[in-house]
Amino acid sequence: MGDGVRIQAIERAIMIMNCFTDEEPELRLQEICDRLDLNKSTAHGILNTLKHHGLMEQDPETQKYRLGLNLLVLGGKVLNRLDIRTVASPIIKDVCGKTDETVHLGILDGTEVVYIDKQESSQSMRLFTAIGTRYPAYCTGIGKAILAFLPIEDQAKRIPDQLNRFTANTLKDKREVMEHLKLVKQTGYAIDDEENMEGLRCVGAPIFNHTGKVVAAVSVAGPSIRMTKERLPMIADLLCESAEEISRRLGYKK
Amino acid sequence: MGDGVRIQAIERAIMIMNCFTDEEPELRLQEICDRLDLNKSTAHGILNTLKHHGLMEQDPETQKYRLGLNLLVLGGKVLNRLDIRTVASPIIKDVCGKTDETVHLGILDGTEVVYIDKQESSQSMRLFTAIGTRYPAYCTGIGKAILAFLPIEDQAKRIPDQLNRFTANTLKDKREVMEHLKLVKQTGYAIDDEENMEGLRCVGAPIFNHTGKVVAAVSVAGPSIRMTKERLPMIADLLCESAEEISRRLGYKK
DNA sequence: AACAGGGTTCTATAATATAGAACCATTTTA
DNA sequence: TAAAATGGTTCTATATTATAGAACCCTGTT
Repeated sequence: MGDGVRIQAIERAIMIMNCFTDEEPELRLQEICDRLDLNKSTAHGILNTLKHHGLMEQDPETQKYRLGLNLLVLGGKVLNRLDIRTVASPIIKDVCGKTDETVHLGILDGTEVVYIDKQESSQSMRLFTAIGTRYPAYCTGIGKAILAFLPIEDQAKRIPDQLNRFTANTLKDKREVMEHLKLVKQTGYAIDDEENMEGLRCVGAPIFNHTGKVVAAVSVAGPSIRMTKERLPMIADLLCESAEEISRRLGYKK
Repeated sequence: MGDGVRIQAIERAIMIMNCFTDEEPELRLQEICDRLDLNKSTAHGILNTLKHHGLMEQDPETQKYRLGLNLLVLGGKVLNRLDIRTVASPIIKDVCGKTDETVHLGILDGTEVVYIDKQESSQSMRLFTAIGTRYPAYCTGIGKAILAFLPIEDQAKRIPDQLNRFTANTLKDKREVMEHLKLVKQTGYAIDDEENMEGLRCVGAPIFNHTGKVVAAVSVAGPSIRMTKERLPMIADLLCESAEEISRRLGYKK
């Protein structure tokens, strides 16, 4: 299996675009032909094609060519695919559609998790949150999913020494949390079993970037009467697949 | 004279790249073929070519395609060509080489002009400035070159009601300055005839952006003994040409 | 006026992009 | 489990088109 077929005309277009630099943002047809040893007529056709699609511009006065603004548009799309929110948004919608529960995307800020995106359940009884809403990381599924995959030194810093007990289920102290996070790391996802709020259950799964670091998590949250112990595994599976897909798109490689 | 020749293969490559959006940053070969009504084999060759040059990436696990990082590089080149400092830098060097006087690039900030780039004369007696140096706009060639091309309402705001007299040549009051700016606008460049500093003369010429607004100016400054009345016209001509070239590269159209 | 430089248009054909088919791998379906 | 479907990759003959050479047009210089 060699390098595969390459279309000469397209390669030539790319090589022409690569002739332009910060030092030489504008070039003449003849200059391009000299550099690439291209026939003038051939190069002209290529430049005209690029020009037609906004990937090249030609100054009407000087007739010099320069790279076109549509390259900014294409470059911006590359940038946006690297932005986690953009990457996760369609996936969050998909998970919400399949579970009909509220799906969040969250990141860690200090000892708290912050929701940076969400897709809400269509059911009347559901968790009310706003983007920007914060909760302590240690008692939420989404927060724990991030904490579990942090380096140990970082973990300790992100869990307060004194925990607030929000419910009877809230984990008791820092030591218990850190033991629990070991389990989460093994399972690959975290469950908030009414630890943050009575009557609410949540599953959270971690998202990794291209360097292998955990950078966010995605979660499904809903009333305990709907988020039953029987239903949780299915949701957890779906969520893990979805988190993996987001991670993959961020350049994560196992 | 129609639209000129367009190379089909290259058009197809561009159309493939344009299939990718923020909502759908990744696509399958089959999806691309369906959208563009392309033969699978043809599209494969095109994608492989783009891939080889970094304009496309393919995820080894899922085999989905996505836009490649080299589009960021090309987009960055477009951005940089729109950045005034980058654009002006080689031209400033060129002017300095031809005049062997200190050349500045300056922008307006409030009522002051700020130097944002420079190229210094090689002669031992020369104007000492640093990037970031500020002077009142109304008594410098570079400042006046900008003021003169501002809308009238803006002009008034950029000239203090009370002027400092730096030298015997400093213009006397706001009214005199605004009259003088009318002349500058007609001439197309401004001269500081020892108004800011005794023994120093300076010529300034305006730079316009793609919207037609004056955004900066470029200047040649030197000791009066070298910047003689006889020499000024030559310097002014060179400077105006250079300012026009910078403007043109910023997308300015007369 | 002639020439040079530089972009644009035109056209015949050499070259190659293309499409169809086969192949390979993985996933889905019965 | 086997067969079918899906989806990417490779191969090849040829239809199509990208290509190169030449002519044309415009501007600037000698």
